[in-house]
Amino acid sequence: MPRLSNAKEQIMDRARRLLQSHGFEGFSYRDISSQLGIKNAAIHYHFPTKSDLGQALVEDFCEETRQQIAFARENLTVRKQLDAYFERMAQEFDRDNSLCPVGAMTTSLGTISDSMRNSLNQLSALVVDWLTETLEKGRNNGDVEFSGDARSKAIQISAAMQGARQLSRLNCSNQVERVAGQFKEELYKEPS
Amino acid sequence: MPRLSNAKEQIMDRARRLLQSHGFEGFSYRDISSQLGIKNAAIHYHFPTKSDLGQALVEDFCEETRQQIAFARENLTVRKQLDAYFERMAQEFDRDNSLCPVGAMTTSLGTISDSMRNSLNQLSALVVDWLTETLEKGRNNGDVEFSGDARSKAIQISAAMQGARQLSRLNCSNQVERVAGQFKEELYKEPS
DNA sequence: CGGGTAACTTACTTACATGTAAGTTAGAAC
DNA sequence: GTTCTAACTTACATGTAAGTAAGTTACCCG
Repeated sequence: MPRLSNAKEQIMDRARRLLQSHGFEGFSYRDISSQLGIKNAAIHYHFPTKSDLGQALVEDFCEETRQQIAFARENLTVRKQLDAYFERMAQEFDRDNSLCPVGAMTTSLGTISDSMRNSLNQLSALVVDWLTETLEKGRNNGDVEFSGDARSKAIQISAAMQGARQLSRLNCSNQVERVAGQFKEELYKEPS
Repeated sequence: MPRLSNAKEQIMDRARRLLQSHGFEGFSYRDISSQLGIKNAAIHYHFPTKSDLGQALVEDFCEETRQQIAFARENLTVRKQLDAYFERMAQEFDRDNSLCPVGAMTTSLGTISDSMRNSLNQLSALVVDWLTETLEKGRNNGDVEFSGDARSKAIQISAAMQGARQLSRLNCSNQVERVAGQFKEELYKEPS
């Protein structure tokens, strides 16, 4: 039995996929260990409790999102930032039919640890805050067009993306692109 | 021990609440039986397998939705129909922080029976079809305003409502009304 | 009032999930 | 080459879920 070179990473990678397709309570250490050819207890060595694993996963999502947002903010115009966001949502779904982390955890909100819930909240806020800021900026410089409060629009968009990924899994077709396309048509009505 | 007068209904009522707050795999027969003061096996008498219970629940949702749509179609103007839909989403959430059935089941799609999945699909299609038809009708008679394909708009709206209920549970505030308000502002821009 | 059936309870099986404790092995470090 | 430790495995404990079979009770019907 050759040992895994980077067990922790491999465990998190599997857990991540399982989380995004079956939810937090929808997978077990067994699912992970059997896929990696190791034993259950090996996972407990790296993540003593499932809550520890979940916490690590959500923090990972946060970090990744933070980096993507930081990059977008510094390097892209408003429209390119929004395009990249829509594109990422569609691609993530296309790759493996995955849910967004927040959507995948909503049914588990009652059972997860406070710290996990907190990180999830941060993750959601990260996206909404960035969207709000970007939409506002775009409206000011004429890049995008929409009515009402920028934060309301941001919440509307992020909720729709989350829901679209779920609906897409149900009827086996990528509605993410379709919903994104609808938003783009509305936001970009007047060519910049 | 006084027997329950209408056990089947009471079981379904409890199951429905549990489903919409914890997901299909997030509750057990034990949760229901303890709440009703009966034994686990009593539920198995009415619903031999959990799949039978789930099936009954989803079909119930379908029936209820069909009736609401039929009533709306026959008695309400386009704007009143949409208002009623938005209102219902917000109220359902306000009442008990519940998820919409489709949203509550997305993480279980891999494990539920084909017939359940099928009914869920029907439920989702019911709403989207009605929304599509209503939006199209409204655009033709000037009640509502939006750009692009009516079905895309319908999917966008229903996905956003589903997502909004989930986000609302996460950050403990009713974002459903907010998102609905944003849609209304956009759809009703020109007073009819 | 006696019997049959619907609606249960009791008691059990099987399977699986989380988690712990103690023992084992591979490899780096000296 | 021995030793120390990280990274495991083996074995077990506990809890809980789904489901079944057989027995029990309440009640309506003739």
